[in-house]
Amino acid sequence: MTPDTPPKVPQHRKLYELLRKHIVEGVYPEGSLLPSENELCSLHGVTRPTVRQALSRLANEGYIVRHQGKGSIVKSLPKGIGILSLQGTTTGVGTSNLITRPLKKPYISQWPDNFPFDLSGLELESGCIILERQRIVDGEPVLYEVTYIPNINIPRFLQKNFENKSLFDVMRQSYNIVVKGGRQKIMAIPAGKVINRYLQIEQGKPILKLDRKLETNRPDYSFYSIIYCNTNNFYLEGSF
Amino acid sequence: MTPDTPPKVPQHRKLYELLRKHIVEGVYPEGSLLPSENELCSLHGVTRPTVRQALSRLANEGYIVRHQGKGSIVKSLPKGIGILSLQGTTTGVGTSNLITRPLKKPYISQWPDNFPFDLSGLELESGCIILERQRIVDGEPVLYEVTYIPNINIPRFLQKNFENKSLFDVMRQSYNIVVKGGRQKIMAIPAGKVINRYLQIEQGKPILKLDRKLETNRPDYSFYSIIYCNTNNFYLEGSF
DNA sequence: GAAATTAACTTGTAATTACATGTGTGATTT
DNA sequence: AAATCACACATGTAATTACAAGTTAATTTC
Repeated sequence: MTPDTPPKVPQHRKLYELLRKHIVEGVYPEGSLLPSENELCSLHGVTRPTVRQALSRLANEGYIVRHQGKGSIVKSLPKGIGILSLQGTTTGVGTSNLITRPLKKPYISQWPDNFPFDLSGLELESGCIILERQRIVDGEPVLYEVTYIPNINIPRFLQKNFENKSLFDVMRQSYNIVVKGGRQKIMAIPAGKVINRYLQIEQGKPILKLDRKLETNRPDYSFYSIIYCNTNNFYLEGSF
Repeated sequence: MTPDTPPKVPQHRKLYELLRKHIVEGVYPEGSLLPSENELCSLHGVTRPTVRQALSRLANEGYIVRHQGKGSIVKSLPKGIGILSLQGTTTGVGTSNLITRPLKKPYISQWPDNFPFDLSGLELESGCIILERQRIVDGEPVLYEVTYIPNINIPRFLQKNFENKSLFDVMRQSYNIVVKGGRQKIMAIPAGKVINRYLQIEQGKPILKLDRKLETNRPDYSFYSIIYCNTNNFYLEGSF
């Protein structure tokens, strides 16, 4: 059943999905022209407003640039979703040189005092699961990250295996939770005793601290993480 | 002459500008409902497709959330373009306490050496306009920002008045250039001589440095800015 | 009185028509 | 042969009409 439109997907959205897929797959290579609006109309049996709605979204998301009198030119930039990645200041550091190491097994705990974000009553009384992780680039510990996950409706979480999977992959695959956005507070602080245990850095040297709240598709459900980063030889990079 | 439409501003764009202005100025407070599409039609003498085009852009930029059957709810968060909102660590600091002060008049210059981003040939040979600004919260200089704008097709830019308008407002209103996204590199560095001239901070104390590239809706046109921030009493906050 | 239904909203989708405006090409003219 | 002009075609703007679908509140019914 459901030949091609199971519940009710609008035509402009189907066209958007199709064109987007074709762009990222290289059917329309970067720099090339998309078929004109009228061509897309007759190709897909829709009218110009519908085609324009699909093209508008593509243009908004940066996949194409539209030029009056010329056409729609493919741009094809991936647009990372704001998550910070790590890059070296001198040479490009591929992700292959970056390893993530759990410092201890995830454990259930109460929320720490002086938590940098406001917590709801439900979050507070449920407690949280704490993951402490370290990221190492070329043998140098660069990042120390503590992630707090509200212990709400995530059955068998502690049994999950995080060895080779990212936390986000586990959340998406096991619970269908994906990060939709978030807020972060960024500051530079001097390295203290706690931090220089994990990041081999002299006390008092500048350290980057990020307090992050990652909002998910589940209503009122967010991850939190506090990140300390040694930006002596590397810096944090993000796109938005 | 030019009764209300001097050169040729589309009606959907005028409506967008008006609604956006009303939202940021609080005419429609956060959480409230915008007038319905049909009300906006009769209020401004346009038809629904035109109104919907304006509302679409507002929704895309995060000013409103549209709900079928209910209406358009004002969200108001300026979607801090990656970062640039400043918050105190102790008490909430309203934007009224934050003043932006230009340190000198904008001037045309060559690109500096060791620029943290790759520049295209066109950008390099065109030079740039440099804006040096300082942001002060409660009398304390917190942020020193140098913005680089490629000197490409922005006529009469130096004649513009930046006193009370943000740079982004000028770019949007005068050239229809809006920031669509960008990339940033973040690091913590010790305060040096140059910085502590503008941010009253002891040498060697941690300073936040951001190298930002802000991509716009104009193809291959980006702003760049280098930001130094004293996060002793305040921190940078961003949403993504 | 409480539950179910209806009616009156809202935004979403979609086709149609018309003209404006920017871009490029090819035929005409010089 | 080169410059000019007209035409075809691209996207931009805008009004109009129609129906679908979600939301809310008043009305009806039990």
